[in-house]
Amino acid sequence: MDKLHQTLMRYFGYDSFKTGQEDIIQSVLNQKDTVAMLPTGGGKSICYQIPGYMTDGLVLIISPLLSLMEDQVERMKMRGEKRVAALNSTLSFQERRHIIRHLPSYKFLFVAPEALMSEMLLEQLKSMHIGLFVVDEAHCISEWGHDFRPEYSKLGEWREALGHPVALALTATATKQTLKDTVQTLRLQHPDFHIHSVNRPNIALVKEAHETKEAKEKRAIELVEYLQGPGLIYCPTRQMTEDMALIMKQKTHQRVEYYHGGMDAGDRMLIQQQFISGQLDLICCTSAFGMGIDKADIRFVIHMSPPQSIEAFMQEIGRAGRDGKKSVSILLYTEEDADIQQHLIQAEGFDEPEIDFFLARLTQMQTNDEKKLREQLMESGLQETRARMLIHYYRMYQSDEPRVLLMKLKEKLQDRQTEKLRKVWQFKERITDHGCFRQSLLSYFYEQLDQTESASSDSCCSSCGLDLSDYEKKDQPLELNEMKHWKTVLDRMFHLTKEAQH
DNA sequence: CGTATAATGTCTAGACATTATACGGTGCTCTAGT
Repeated sequence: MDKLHQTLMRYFGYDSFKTGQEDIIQSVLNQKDTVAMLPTGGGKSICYQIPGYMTDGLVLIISPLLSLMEDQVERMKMRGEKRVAALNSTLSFQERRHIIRHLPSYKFLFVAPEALMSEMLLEQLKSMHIGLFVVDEAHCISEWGHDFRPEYSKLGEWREALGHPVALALTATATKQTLKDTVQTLRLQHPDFHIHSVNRPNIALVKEAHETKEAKEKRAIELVEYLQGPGLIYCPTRQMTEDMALIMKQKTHQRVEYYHGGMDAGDRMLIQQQFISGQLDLICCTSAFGMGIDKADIRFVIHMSPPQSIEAFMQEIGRAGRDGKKSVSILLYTEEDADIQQHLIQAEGFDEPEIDFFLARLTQMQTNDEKKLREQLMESGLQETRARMLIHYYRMYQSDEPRVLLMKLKEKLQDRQTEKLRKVWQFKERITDHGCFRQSLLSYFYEQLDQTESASSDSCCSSCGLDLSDYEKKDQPLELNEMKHWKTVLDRMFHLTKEAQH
């Protein structure tokens, strides 16, 4: 047995790697910057943990969500790893200071990109040897980067400040453009790419056109009654998640809750846990639900309208069928759906007078302090996310002369909007197309459907002919459900669930 | 674009219709001090 497999066995108790893992680890061990795309549930965390054990230095993991970090830390601790911590705002000041002061005694450190703004942390990290710089869920770099979480676009700068440690970017869904963004933003040099298909043959793809919103709702109720659960319903707004959950509670016999970003953290955690442990059959949610949800047996995902991009859609349907069993994704849409998205995007853009106005505000201010700039703009009536985006580009071109600055700013904001609109349009195009839906989605990632590995036509997509009765609810006696629930609880207690770590 | 709330308008003065406006989704950060 080679050293790689010995490490795998010693720390994780597995005797073989999943597809792709070994090559990715090898690449990192060879000191190559690496970009890896593995399907959801493909075992991404092993790809940085094993190199961590086999090399010197701290493994710094940039993670987008607090819950994700905490989840990972907990799992690693349950496995027996003590030298791991997540540094974030859930800790008290003392706890944070303690971790920063004792950084050399840690092997794995999880942080959000925003945390690297802290001088104290950055200085301490600079004085250490960083063995590996990991960016988890790397598609966030381009998806959330400039306008939503601008710190994502500074990761490259920070990596350089830390002495250019080897980088590993991990994701499940990325287009060529996203990969390019990742390479650029992280300032990777001649990286190794390990790209695996985004296709999930066990998820059948259905799309249905309806005339009205009411018709979609009616259909959703039918589906929830008919289909084998558990399931998810993705809604475009927070309001709608609550409405749908109410309707479903009244009209179906399912245990239902809603979930969105506006709820407090405790409720969100509770519902997520109840769903994972099998005490809920259905969750009506916005796009806030999903990342880091490790539930293997989700059987269906219904979309009440198309999300803003094909990537987002793939991420969301990818939450179904992680156990490899037959699952189904159903997209309900009306003709107008894409138009709404389009208007939303246009509404968040800046028109010329707005740019002039806010730019004047920015240049008037004698400070370069990000916080103060943001406060000022928000006082002038700008939303936080828009203010941050504007400041980001403003600082990028600040050293140029005013006219050039204005020109570049306008150009950037325009590009950003055009790009978003293009994504909506590209999705719309594929929804109205009558060819194989699966092939059509894969073509967005420049993939060809491989006939040998693909699903047979009766479980491919609605365009290829699909029999929904394959996904019909199997009546299970209640006791069996209860037993299954308790088995899950016990397994979790003793950490026996395979999918937990692998 | 579509929906929810706020503001205005109406006619046996407090409820009710009409019109105007805002917003829609995703999340991190952090004080302070012996």
